[in-house]
This record gives sequence, structure tokens and C-alpha cells, in this order.
Amino acid sequence: MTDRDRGRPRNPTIIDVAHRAGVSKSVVSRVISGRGSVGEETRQRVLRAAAELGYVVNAVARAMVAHRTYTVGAFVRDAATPFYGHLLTAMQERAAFHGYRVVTATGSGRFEVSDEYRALETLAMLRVEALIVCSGMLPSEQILPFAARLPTVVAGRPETHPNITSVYCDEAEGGAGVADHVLELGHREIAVVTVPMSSSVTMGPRTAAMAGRLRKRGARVLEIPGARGESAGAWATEVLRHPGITAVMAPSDRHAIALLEQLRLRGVAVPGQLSVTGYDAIGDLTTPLIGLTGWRQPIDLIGSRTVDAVVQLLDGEQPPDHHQALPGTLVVGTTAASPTADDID
Amino acid sequence: MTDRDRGRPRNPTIIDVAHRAGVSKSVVSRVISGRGSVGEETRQRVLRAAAELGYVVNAVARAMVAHRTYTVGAFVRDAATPFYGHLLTAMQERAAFHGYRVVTATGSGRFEVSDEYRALETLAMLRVEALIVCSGMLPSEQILPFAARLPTVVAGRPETHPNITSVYCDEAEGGAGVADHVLELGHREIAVVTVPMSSSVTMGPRTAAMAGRLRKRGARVLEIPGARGESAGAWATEVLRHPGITAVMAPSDRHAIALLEQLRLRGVAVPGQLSVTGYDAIGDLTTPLIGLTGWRQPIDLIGSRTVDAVVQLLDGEQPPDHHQALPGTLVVGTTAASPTADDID
DNA sequence: TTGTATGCGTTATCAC
DNA sequence: GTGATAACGCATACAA
Repeated sequence: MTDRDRGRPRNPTIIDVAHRAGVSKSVVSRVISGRGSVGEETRQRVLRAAAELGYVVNAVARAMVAHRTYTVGAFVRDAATPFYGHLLTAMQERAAFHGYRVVTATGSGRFEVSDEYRALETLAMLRVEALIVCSGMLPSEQILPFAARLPTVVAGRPETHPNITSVYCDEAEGGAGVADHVLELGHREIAVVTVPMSSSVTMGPRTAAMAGRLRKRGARVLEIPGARGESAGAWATEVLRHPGITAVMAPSDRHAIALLEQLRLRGVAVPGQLSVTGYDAIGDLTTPLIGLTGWRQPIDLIGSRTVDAVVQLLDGEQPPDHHQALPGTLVVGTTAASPTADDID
Repeated sequence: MTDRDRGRPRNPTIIDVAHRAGVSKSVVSRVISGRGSVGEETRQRVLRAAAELGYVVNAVARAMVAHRTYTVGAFVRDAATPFYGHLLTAMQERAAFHGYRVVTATGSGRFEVSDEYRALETLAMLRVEALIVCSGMLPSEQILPFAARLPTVVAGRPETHPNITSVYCDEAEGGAGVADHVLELGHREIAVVTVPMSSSVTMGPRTAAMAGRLRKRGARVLEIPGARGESAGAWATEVLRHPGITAVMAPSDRHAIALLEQLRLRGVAVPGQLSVTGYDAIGDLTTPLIGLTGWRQPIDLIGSRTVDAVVQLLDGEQPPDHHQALPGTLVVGTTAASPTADDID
């Protein structure tokens, strides 16, 4: 009994309920958990006593004896970002459907390795039954040691390691999809702000797919290295140095927004002079006001499929697909248009 | 021992560690928890044994005997919204600082009362030590029964009930602040999209403060009822029916965006013909591209102060202020400008 | 159908 | 400094 307990009322236990109902605690346990058989009359008496006392099952004690917590831990790098906010919500909801809870741990926002370790250790202390990793940056080597001890699913990013299950939106398909759209609008000379594979497991393949598809279908491609999002000004000037270019494809919505700002500063009309595409299509960016064209990932589906996979792993089943690549959809906005039509405009 | 345990390796316990280190479990407990005195030599032996076994404290068993979970429950209506996403992150971080964890429960997104009850009951089962309520909609009557059993802090919205502590951004000050800005730009006939007090504890006082301040300083005010965000078209036509109006104040960024879209559809230049203000100033809406003018709430501060208040309550101290109204800041964008300057433009 | 006894992993209180 | 032992609240195998 620690200092802080002083004065706080103790929660009623099954013993209190049993006492009040005039039965043994076993009977109460059976009534509450619904297992075993109890006489209907006593059942009602117990239920009434529990209600009168305001009894609520103690999940801690229950977990203690059941050796189960019905809890999965979600490690998420930055929960403040709209994508992960949505993802977390979707996962919570689906987990509740399966009778599980989700506790989240973040790397404290900082990028120190010790933070990550502490976060994962916290999850382990809590005896979460499985791990969900939501982070575009955390390399798979970091995850492996934990995946060895706990069923682990990576959500929202491709993961090729055979020991880890993953659910994500197919980046190659998405990048190619946006590229197709740009091509179909009639663009033939296109800039792609490219992210190296090493710096992001999502944006790397995504932009590579964009450039690849464009080239494959005969377009001229200018690749602009865009590892850092702050240098949108540089991208803009680089693009404008090539008058033949009529469209720019960005690796993400955020990159696209930064680019759009820079283009506006330079007096470039979008999509009049230049078409711009993003990637994610989340939040307010796809409202008619901005109308960013891009690829939308099925976040809710990613969340629910991730949790489904976790539950299957927990049940000892093999999930249907070890690596699920979910299809996204093209969101047609107003930042990308046909180059010829715009010149007339 | 349930079915799902089959085949999963059991986590090592202090007894396993004790066995391996050749001591009693009491010694291990002292070493791990850092309480009590242990010989340095044995301490090292225990530590090594624990490391070799990959021992991690079982927070469940610890909570069982300590009668403490070091966990606070956050009930949040819609975690997918940027505001609450940020708030949650801020709270998690501050809680970790104090040695607490935050488990969140959502009303499943649906608006059923039973969902809310279930969410709060789940938190109770988990034996959270305190409650943080983050919901602009949940009326205080709903919270009171829980506040009676658990230290409760309401975050992100004003709360006047004496039994409940609250931390929020001063709505009256914010609404008046934006109004002042609009007045200082030179507007004298202004529309305010007003939300009734009964439908939102945040937007109600906020818009009332806007209208109040405008009138107090001699401006003509047109109040447009805006309970539903979908009717932005109606607001636009209503505003345009009054040619003298040069500015519109919306109750939130989202409302403002909807309005901006409608104005664009009608060919109204912003801020050329009409200035528009929002409220929240979060996410991508304040980037130069959109440049929404509005009031920014100090979300991180709200989050940390909320957790601080929780911890103080837990420590049996009275938080410094029962109701903390934190100051926000004006974010000057490009959607509101001086009416005369724009006519010249 | 109901009650009794045991154990889950940890901390705390004692003796030693 | 160290080691038994008794809780904590619940589920469950078993006895009645």
C-alpha cells in the first residue's frame, strides 16, 4: 500500500459481491465471466449485488491468472501525423471488434535508439500479446529481435522479411497508377522528385515506380533528388530550368504542397503551366479548394487487415497472405490537367 | 491455461532468474525494483542472470500487488482528427515523463451512448488511475459519475463544473482575438457563422465572443447560424446577399475551408472581395498555399498541462488552477486582408 | 449447482 | 544482507 492510495476508496472485488449476495466467490466469478453453470435465481442475486456495489472486473487480476492480456502493442513513430492518426483509430476499432485492446507506445518523438528500446520494453512489461509496428523509418533489423519473441505485424509499409507479416498499400502499383494518370493527361516530359530507397521504404519504391512507369511508356523523365522536404525551392528552379517539362510528381502530399507554394511564389500557374501530383490524398488536401491529385491508401482497410492478421497469428493460424499489398485508388484533383488544354485555357 | 497459450514460450519470472543466479526470489525482486539493499556481488549476478534469460518485469503482477497501474485513461471522441492526434501525442509524452502510461479508449467512432459507456468501463477494468476526457461534445453530466470515482481532467475544452478539473484554450479570448484582427484590418460589416452554445462547448462560446467583440467595438454583425458544416453554400449565398459585408468569420478551420470552396465556386475573390477567418490553425491549412488566418491553440501545452494536473490530483495535491485557460496565438495568413487595400488590388 | 483450495508473478513484512 | 511467507483479485479443477 503506497502513499498515493491514502484516502482513495478501494474497488469492490468479487469477494465483496459474494458477501453481499450471500454466495461464494466462485459463483460470482462464474456469473461475471459467463463460464460454468449457475442457478438462475442466484445468478440474478449476484448480478444485483454487483450492480449495487458498482463492481467492475479487474482486468489486471484476470490477466494474471489467465496468462492473457487481450492487448496488442502498437509502436508508432509519430502519432500526430494524419496518416498514423487514422491508422491508429482504425486499428483500435478493429481490435475492439475482436475483443482486444491496443496500447500505443511512441519513441517519444525523439530519434534516439534508446527511446525506441524503452518503448518496446514498456510494451513487453505490459505483456502485450503481439506487436504492431507503424513506422516508415524503423529498419526491419530493429524489429527482428522483438518479432522473435512476439507475433509481429508491420502496418503501412512494405516489408520483405519472411519472419515478419506486413500489411500495406502497394507502393509500386500506386506510383505507377499516378504515373499512368499523368501520361493519360497527355504529358510527355515529366519531373519526378525521387527519394532514395535507403531513406524511406515507402517513398523510395513509390517514386521509383513513378519514374519507371513513365519511362516504360515512353515519356522523358527528369529525376530530382528530394530526400529533404525543405528544399522545395530547389526542385522548383530545377524544373523551371527545363521548359519542356509539363508535370511534376512529388513523393507525398506534403512534398507536393511545399512545391505548390514555391511554384506560386514564382508565379507559375498550376495546372495551367505545370501539373503537380502528390501521394496520400488524406485530410484537407483533397478538398476542392486545393484539389491535390494523388494516390489514396486505404488506411481503414490497412488498419483492420493488420489487426486481423494479428488475431490470426495469435490464434496460431497463418494469415492468408504473409505480405498483403492492398490496392489504393487514384484521387483526381485539380492540380493535374492536360497540358494542351491548359495552354488554351 | 487457455488454448491460445499452446506452443507459446512462457516469459521468464523472477523465480527463473533467482534459480539461475542461485538466490531467492526476494533478492531478485529487490535488484529489479531497486528497493532494499543487496550485496553488490549478488546484485551483479542477478543482473547477469536476468539479462541472459531476457527477463522483463511483469507490469501486470506488479500492479496486482502494488495496487497501482501507473496508467491514465484517455477517452477521446475522434482520435483521427488532427487536433486530438496532436493532443494524444503530447499527453503520451508528458505522461511518460512522469512515469505514467496513457491508454486511450474511443467511442468506436459511433455516437451511441452504449459505446461510450463500454469505453469508459474498459478503462475502469484496466484500473486506470485517472481519466482524461477529450471530447468537445460529451456533456459534463455524462462525465460526472466517473469523475466521482476517479480523478478526472477535461482537456481541450472549457468546463465549468467545480468537481472537474479542466485545461483548455480560452475560447472567449481566441474569438475576441480574431475579431480584433479583423477589425484592425479595417472591416466594419462582418458576418459570423455562429454555433449555438448547446451544440458545442468550444465553438459556441468562441463564435459568441467573436460577435460580441465585433459589436462592442462598433462593427455591424450578421450572425449566420452554422450548426451543420455541410451548409457552407447557404452561408455563402447569405453573405453575398449583403454587399456591405467585407469579411466572414468561421467557427473552425474546417468550416472556413468549406466556405472558401463555396466562395471560389461563386467566383468571389479571397481576400480581394471577402476576407475569411478560421480557427485552430493546425496542419496544412496554415501553409502559405492556403494561408488561413485564425487562432492557434497551444495543443502541446494543453496536453502537458493536462497530464501535470492529473499527476497532481493523483498525488493528492490540488492543481494550481482548477480550470486553466491557456492563451492561444493569432496566426496571420493570407485569407484575411484590409478591405480597402484589396479593392485597389 | 455450489463451495474449497490452489496458483498466477510480484512486492512487502518479517525473521534470520 | 538474505530468505521464507503472506497477500493482491481472479479463474479453475475438484470435492461436496
